[in-house]
Amino acid sequence: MTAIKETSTIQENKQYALDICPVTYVMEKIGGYWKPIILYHLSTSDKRYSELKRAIPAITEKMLIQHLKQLENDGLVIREAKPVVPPFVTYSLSNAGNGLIPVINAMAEWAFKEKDGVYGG
Amino acid sequence: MTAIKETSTIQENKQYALDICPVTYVMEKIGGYWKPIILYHLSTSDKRYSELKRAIPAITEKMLIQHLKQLENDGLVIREAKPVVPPFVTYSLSNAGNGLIPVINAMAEWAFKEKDGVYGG
DNA sequence: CATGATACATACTTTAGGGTAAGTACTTGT
DNA sequence: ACAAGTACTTACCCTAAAGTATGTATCATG
Repeated sequence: MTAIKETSTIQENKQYALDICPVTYVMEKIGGYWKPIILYHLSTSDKRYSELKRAIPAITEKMLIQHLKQLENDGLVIREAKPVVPPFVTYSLSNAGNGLIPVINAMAEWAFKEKDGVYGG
Repeated sequence: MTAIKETSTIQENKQYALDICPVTYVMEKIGGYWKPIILYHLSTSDKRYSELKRAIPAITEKMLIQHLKQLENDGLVIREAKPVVPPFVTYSLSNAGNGLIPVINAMAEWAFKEKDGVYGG
């Protein structure tokens, strides 16, 4: 069932791919360039918005806030704002977000091995 | 050192980010939508070009071959062509590619848990 | 009264990734 | 002679993602 449409774009096939490939399911949530990087920085410790900004200098504010919102909507990070001024907003990993730490760690481990030429550099 | 340029794009900051964040390093190689999916299918068994095509119906031939080439250039997959006709080309994971299996598996595991509501669905 | 710090929002433009469609070369089958 | 299967290649187009550049609100400080 779940036939493929003739006019097939990534968007339209997402539902299909989701059923058949778990990795695709993950890519829907943390795919793209910045999200895993943000999650990595949150995995070491909760961080304020400005701390994340400083931790990832290459990211623009638009990208940062945009992805934080998406991660929040997807239930991976939790946003907590203290009603003070100047604002004090903290981002942390949710339960589901913590579940991704093994993925992030596996990535980091691979990166270090690759750099060290373990795989034949 | 390694100061950030004023005109900062992802491209220009890749070198910088690579030094500071291992996850970024991984994303350079397997970032994007299709690559992890391709690696996932190759992790279960070596496959011919046409087998991959059938395994990932949503992907176009252009994307498939393009990402396979990049993965080959990045030393993650190995292409073996038998000089017969019709062509017989097999793709398999390299040493470094096999090193990514824990990442892929961690992703798959998370996806199943998330679907099962383990994290509070 | 202007500046800085906080955490955003929003309009506009550019670019890169992805999609469509067609073609190539060689052989087997009808 | 023509279609089908193999593994691609190439040219063109379109859209979604990313970048640029502003603006907002509030208070503290000089």
